[in-house]
Amino acid sequence: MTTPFPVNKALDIIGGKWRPQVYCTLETGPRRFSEIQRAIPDVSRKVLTDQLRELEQLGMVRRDDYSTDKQLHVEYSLTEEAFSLQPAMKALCSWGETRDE
Amino acid sequence: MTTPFPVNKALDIIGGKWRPQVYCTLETGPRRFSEIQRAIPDVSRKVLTDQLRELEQLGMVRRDDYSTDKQLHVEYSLTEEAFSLQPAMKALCSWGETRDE
DNA sequence: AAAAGTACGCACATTGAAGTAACTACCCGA
DNA sequence: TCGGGTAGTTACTTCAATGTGCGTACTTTT
Repeated sequence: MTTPFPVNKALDIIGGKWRPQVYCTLETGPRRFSEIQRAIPDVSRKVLTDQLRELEQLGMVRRDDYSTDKQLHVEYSLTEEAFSLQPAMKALCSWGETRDE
Repeated sequence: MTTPFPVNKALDIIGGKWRPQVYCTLETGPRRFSEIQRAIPDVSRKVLTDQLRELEQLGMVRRDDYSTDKQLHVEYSLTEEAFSLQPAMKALCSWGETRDE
């Protein structure tokens, strides 16, 4: 895993099938589990849970539990560390937008 | 494959285990197959061939054959399209560099 | 003559990420 | 009580990416 390419440090974290979409969804503010799921079509509960847990481990996502004894309420949000990736993410987005087909 | 997230268009192309390393290797100029292999420790011949073919299909890499009847000589280089990704790649690299651990 | 370099192709095995389907447990409104 | 919402967990399976090991064909170097 120790490649001489620092780019991999970033892509190990935001790469993969679902993580960029999770990132983009949380970029605009905290979201509940079911909101994220609705925002990302076709992601299963299991995989979304897995990804959120992994991103939490990596210090990219924070999980806040506002549940009461009455009601479940969990919110996910990006950490400061994650927001520091925004320039790179924006660059990737704008490249993707200008690309045809 | 049609996600509402343009970031995926970029990551579908430069994501994956080896492509970012191929990109970084070719960023500094054309390289022969064996040079790329030496630059990327642990990549197998087959996988490197596969990745180069796929990147060629995607219009990111150009394959130039300078072989004579005497000598095999193939060079791989980035296309203009690929170089337009440089700002995004640089952003990812610098994020990776500043990140500890 | 033998070893090593260049640039592959092909068949097969392995692995890890992702998907499927079921279950828990509690709440709310009609 | 029935359907729907919240937020998951567990067990199992599938599949695409990756890796292994072989062969081709021709070259230069020792």
